[in-house]
This record gives sequence, structure tokens and C-alpha cells, in this order.
Amino acid sequence: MKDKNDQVVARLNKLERIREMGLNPYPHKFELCHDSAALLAEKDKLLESEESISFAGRIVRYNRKGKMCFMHLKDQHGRLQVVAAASLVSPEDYEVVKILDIGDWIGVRGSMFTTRKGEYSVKVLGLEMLSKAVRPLPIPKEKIDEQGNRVIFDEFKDVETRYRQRYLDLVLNDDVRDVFYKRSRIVQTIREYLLAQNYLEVETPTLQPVYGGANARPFSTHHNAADMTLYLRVANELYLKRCIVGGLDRVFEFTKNFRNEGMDRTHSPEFSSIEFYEAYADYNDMMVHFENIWEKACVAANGSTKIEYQSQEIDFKAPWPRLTVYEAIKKYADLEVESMNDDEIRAELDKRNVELEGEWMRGRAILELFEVTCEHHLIQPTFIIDFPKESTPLCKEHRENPDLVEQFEPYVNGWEVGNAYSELNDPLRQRELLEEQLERGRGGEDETHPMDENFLHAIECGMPPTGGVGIGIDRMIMLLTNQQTIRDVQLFPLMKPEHSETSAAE
RNA sequence: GGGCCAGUAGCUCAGUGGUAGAGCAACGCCCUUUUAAGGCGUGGGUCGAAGGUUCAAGUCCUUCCUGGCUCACCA
Repeated sequence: MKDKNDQVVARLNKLERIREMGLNPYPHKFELCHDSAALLAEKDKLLESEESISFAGRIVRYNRKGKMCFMHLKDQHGRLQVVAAASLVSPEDYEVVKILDIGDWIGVRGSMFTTRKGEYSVKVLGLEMLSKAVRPLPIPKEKIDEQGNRVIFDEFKDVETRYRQRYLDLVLNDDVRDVFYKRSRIVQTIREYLLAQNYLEVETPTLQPVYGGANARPFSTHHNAADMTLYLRVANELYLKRCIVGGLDRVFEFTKNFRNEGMDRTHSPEFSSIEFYEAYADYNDMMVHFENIWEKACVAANGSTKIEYQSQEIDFKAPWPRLTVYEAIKKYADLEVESMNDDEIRAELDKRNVELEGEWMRGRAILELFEVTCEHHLIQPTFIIDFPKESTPLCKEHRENPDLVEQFEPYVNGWEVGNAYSELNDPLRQRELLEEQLERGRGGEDETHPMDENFLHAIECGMPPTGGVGIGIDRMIMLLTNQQTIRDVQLFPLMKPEHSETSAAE
């Protein structure tokens, strides 16, 4: 084993002693009748009846006072004290008690009682080693000082160590664990909402011969047997639309998407999203689903439609206000962008030091203007709707204004948290727009959509009117759990290998 | 990619050119109602890596590695 130190050696010696006692330090199973939550829920009854119970967990506190030992066992719901007294267990069991370490997993049998200091505890009558830990667990301790402040000693907080050894982060930091419990509840809420709306959950390819569905640079990889280049999906949009063509009228999919771009507080190379598509619906219908989902998810995680994100109160109560891109620019920059000519728009961008790459396009310039002047104002949930037609090649023209498309992007806390359209289902128009993307790619833009003949073929076979939505799950979790970086809502965020790991792999 | 900052014992940290330290954790002994339990004692270090300056480097210089914040890029 690597990195042996004195503490590891001490534990390995204890492991050997357990084996010498004829015990298996890594048994196959333990029958437990209660977890910590159940023991707490049935407290009165269990104290009254003194019936026998079994309970298991990881030792997170160990305080031996001679022939009596107080420990806290932690399971997934919380921690509970167990008290082992030499007078109540077999001599063999107490020999085991004496060489237990913080970090070990044990199972105990006994009954519930209350200590003299009033702590609800398990009175141990028998115990079993379930797994001997051979590395020490860092032990944060806390006390309340004279001023009543909570003081934490040895807090496990180094960010790099926390991410690299997330298992310890989860054991030692309850608030970290809570984020992932909430994450699960939020995802479950979304799934239940869509299932209740008669949606079908489907799965589409992660490895794709042609990537598409978003403006993004992909990761590429190689399939050896087929000798072909494959891309990790940047979005699942084009496959879900094929499902709609196939007559699956309402489909959704949770996916990991992969984008080969920068990493920062709100961007990770792999991130989770949900997309859902509904036949016969338009973007107005999808906005209703969207705000419903967020409101329900917020309540599921926080018990209320209101949250405080970094001391900013945000209320997800539906319905959310809707503002067109033009209205937003008018409101926040006081510019009547619709009646301005190209030179006037260019002047406004220059004033804000924004440069456009590639060929000049009025719609993209308006979009840039929106981003620099409006985004940071959009703190409370708001739907920004009716985007310039150049912003996406997959959306249907606006029914009243041919310069626009029926797209909405919801904003919260200044972040774009989703993207949705009345989906384009005119196959000839779709081909034109994808061909235009190819041209734009040749003109210098580096995140244009590639041509996807198979997708076009599907649309040519007839797609009904459809509304579609994509939601960035990670940013949603960040907001609803009050986390500042995307890495705090992903269990195992990407880290570069440590130096020693690299050399070991070679 | 640019700027700023950090890396010392298992954990949290001090050490500002002169013998590597503290608390907790570990090890040994004592202790039957503890709550950061306590008492006595002991051990534990490639100071992120490499090079340089110096009589002398954890400390100063250079390069590199890893990470954080931030700007740029990017949904």
C-alpha cells in the first residue's frame, strides 16, 4: 500500500490483531433493524420497551473512559451515540472495542437508553467489526466558546483535497452531503412532473458520429473496431426530435453533456441537463412547464418558493414575467434597437468594447448588446423571449415578425438557466439554416452547428409542431442549494491528475 | 491564456536567512456516564518539485507542478 505512515501502520497492526482473535474484519453482511433516523423516530417506544435493536455505522467519535466507551456512529441519516461497557459485553467484544478507530464501520446489538447527561444512546450488548479502516479519518471537532460562537477545530476544508477525496468531504461535512440529497430530490421532482404530464423517459446516444444541437466545441474520440471518429454529445436535442418524428409525442431525457471549453464557476466540461419535447405545443406552453418545474423543485429542496442566493432573495413563484429581447434592451439600456440602423448598433457595441467575430450580422449584434446590457440585471426569474433569427438555426420563425424566432431563455441571478423553442419543423428551411451555419463556420465562427443529413432526413419525414426545452441542471442545483461554484454541486468534478499519479500511471 | 494568492506532520495552522513547531489525531499507561472528556509519557517531516544565491534557505531568486480567486474565452 502507498503512503504508509505511523498511523496506517498502527491500524494495520490492529487489523492483524482482529484476525488473530479469529474475527473477520471484513464480513459479508450485517442484519440491521434500524437506521439512525428510525431509532430517533421511535425513541419513546424504544426507551419504554427496551426491546433489542441492531444498528450500524461509521465511528466518527471515540471516547474510551477505562472500561466504558462512548462512540458516535454515523449512517446516511445522521449520528447516534453507542455506549459499550466492559460489564455488559463479552471480554472478546471489549478487546475489539479497545482497538477501534475513528473511521471503522461497526454493527451493534443492544437496546436504547439515555445516559446520565441525557443523550439518547444504544446500550451495546454485542458488536461486530464491519470494516476496518486502515487510513485515519480527519476528525473535525467543534465547541461553543464563551461568546456562544461555534468554533470548529481541524475543519476539513481545503478545496483541492475536498474534491479529490470527496468521500471524506461527504463523511465530514454534512452541508456537502445535504447538497447531494437536495440534488436528488430536485431531479426526482422534475422526473415526477414530466411523468405526470404523460412524458416518456428515453435514452439517446452519448457517442455521436455527428454532434449538434448547441453552439459548442465537442470532445472527440475514436472507435477502434469501426475505425471512426465519434463525438461526445454537446446536446441531445436532435435525437429527441427524431423521437418526435417517430411519434413519441412527449419525451424527456436527463443527460450528461460534454463541451470542450473553458472551466469556471458556472462552466464544467461535463454537465447535466434535461431536455423535453412536446408535440403540438409551442414555446408559450413550454414556458408554463418550465416555471412549474422550477417552482416545484424549489419547494422540494427548500420547502418554499423563495430562496436566498448569496444573500439575494429570489422567488420562483410561477408565473414569471416575460420580456422580449427588444423590450429588455429598451428597459436596461434605454435603446430602441428595432428602429436603429446597423451603424448605430455598431456604435453602441463599440462604446461597450464588444467585438464581433466573423461576418457582421444585425441579429447577432443585437444579441451581444442584450448580453452586455441586460443579463446582469436579470436576478429574479424572467423569461427573455423572441430572439433575433440569427441566434439559432433550430428554432421556428416568429409568427408575427420574420426577423425573430420563437425562442425563450429563462434568466435567474443573471444566469441563463435554460433554452427553449417552438421547434423548427420546416425541412427546407432547416436545411437552409444548417447550410448557413457551415458558411458561418468557414467565416470564422468556431462554434457553429455541423451538417447532419440523418437529422434532416428525419425532419423531411415530417415532424409535428413541437415545443422543446433544455434546462441546465447544475446551475439549477447551484441556485436551489445556494452553492457558489458548479464543482460544489457535482460529486466528482474534473481535476488534473496530481504529479505522483501521473508518474504512477506510466 | 493573463493577473493575484496558496502549498510545512493524518487534519488545522504558526514559523519573516541561524538546531523544523503547536493543537487535535497516532502510540503506551491510568480512568464505568463522556460530549473538543481528562491526566502522565512517547513517536511522527522529501517544508509541492527542480535548480540557483549564501558560511547557512521552510524563509531570498528562477523555472515547473497542483489548486483557489479573477479577467479573457465560453452557455
